[in-house]
Amino acid sequence: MTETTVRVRFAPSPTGYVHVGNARTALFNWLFARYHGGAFVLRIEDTDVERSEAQYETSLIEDLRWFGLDWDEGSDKGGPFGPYRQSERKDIYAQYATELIQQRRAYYCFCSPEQLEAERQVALKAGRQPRYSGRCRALEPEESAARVKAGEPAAIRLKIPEGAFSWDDLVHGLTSFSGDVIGDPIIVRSDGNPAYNFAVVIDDHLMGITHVIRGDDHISNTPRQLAVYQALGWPAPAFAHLSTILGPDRTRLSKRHGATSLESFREMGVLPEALRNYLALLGWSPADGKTEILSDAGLIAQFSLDHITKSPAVFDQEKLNWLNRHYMKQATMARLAKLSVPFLARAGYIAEPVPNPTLAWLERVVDAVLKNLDTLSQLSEASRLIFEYEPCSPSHQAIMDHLLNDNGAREVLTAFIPQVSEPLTYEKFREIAKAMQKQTGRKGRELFHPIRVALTGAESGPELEKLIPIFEEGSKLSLPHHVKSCTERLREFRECAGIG
RNA sequence: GGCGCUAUCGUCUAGGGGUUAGGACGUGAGAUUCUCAAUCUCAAAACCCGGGUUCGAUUCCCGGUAGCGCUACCA
Repeated sequence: MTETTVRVRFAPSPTGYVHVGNARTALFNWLFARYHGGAFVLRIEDTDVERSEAQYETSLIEDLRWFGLDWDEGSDKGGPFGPYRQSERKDIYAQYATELIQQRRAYYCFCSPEQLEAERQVALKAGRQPRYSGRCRALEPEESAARVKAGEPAAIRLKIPEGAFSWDDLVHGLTSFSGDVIGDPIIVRSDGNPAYNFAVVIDDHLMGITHVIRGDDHISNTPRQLAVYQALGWPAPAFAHLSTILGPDRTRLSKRHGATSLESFREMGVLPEALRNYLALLGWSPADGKTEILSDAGLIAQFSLDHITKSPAVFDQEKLNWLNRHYMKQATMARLAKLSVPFLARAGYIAEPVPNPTLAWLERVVDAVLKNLDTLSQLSEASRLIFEYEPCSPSHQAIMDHLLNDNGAREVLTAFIPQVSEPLTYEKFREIAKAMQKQTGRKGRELFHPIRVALTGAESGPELEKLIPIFEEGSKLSLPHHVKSCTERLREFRECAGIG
């Protein structure tokens, strides 16, 4: 059996926003290509002049790179089947359109958009199928040619033949449409730009695409494209249509559902590998039906179109968070510290550029608070008690009252505070704590809780073992928001608590 | 309206003519820890409805319902 090399493509239009649904489509194409050792092509579908902007292509590519995908051919790196930007392929489309006109498989249409829209409305109102009447189909080709030559604006329509269009969808199985529900579609607009259903077929064919993996909103377009393949005498590729991603309200996931673009997930501090893993699981499952944590290598090794679900899936931020927590724990602290910079800078805690000693200290900060984070965007909140300590402020009144009403706690602190001197190490702290235990007879929670409150101003937080060195080292750094050392903290505490 | 696609715990899913319908997120309980979290253990939680086919349907077929998509000189 000779198997032609698999070639797939991701073909976004550059709108400056990569929706997770598209990201998943790209991911599935990429996984499929890598599994088969085939090629993954990035093609830019920018035939809609009104919606496309060149700068969007740059950010699109950046987003895709951030997401962790790479491609073998594309608008940015070229390849043997270029150009990979539809706006640069107009001559090619025009050539095939002319060919179809000559073969009488397509014809010029002089109907104005206004006229067509009016007819559409009439049909809709009458409860009829709003499809093109085929009026210009009956025109004599010579007459049409003359009118075009005379400068009359004309679109080009494909003649849809009688019969049904069907294909064996790799996800949905046999799918078929009756030809008579499709009006003759426009393949070239009157402004000379190709229509999507025409350009996509020519590009896929010329670029040797073997498998078209795309969103299921294209299912209804497929018969039209099949008609183009037929008219051109080309074999159609295999099609695989992926289900839609929905929001919690079960409508198509869109911007009003919150974060839905790759950029927004990056800004949220979601790790790309977490998003990849999550999106792979949305509509696809591994052969054992159980594994959830999958590396890229694991994903590639197992990826198969056989295990794709047909039904739409609701995007679940909670599960993404779970995966993100997992991957943050896997990540090196050095990487996380670097990623954390913009979040802490935004809170005013640190300033960019960050000197190396600060970066090293940030690794400890991230390490301390990591277990409390879903995403990096929660970092500033989680590390607030490191950067902000104001025991005398009104916001701490309740905590202080609660603490000071406890005589045992007062006893611990009265003994503890004088013992602390600069610099405090965790080892020294343990020694003091041990002595406190002997002296007061308090241990465990009763001993550590008051100390925690005095030192951090909060009743809960990361382990003191991690916080103490962070306070001490942080106090020596020159940060825009000074980090108070343990002794500084206790001095302030004493002032408003009257203890020690 | 027409055409198409879809339907298993709240969510993502596995499975498939006879199963205690499996896993994961989330939720609840317990264990552990100086607290929160993390971690571990346990628990609750599902086959849309109605017909058929069959000894037997959650699984196959048909219908209904619901959701979504397409019905453009958008992609």
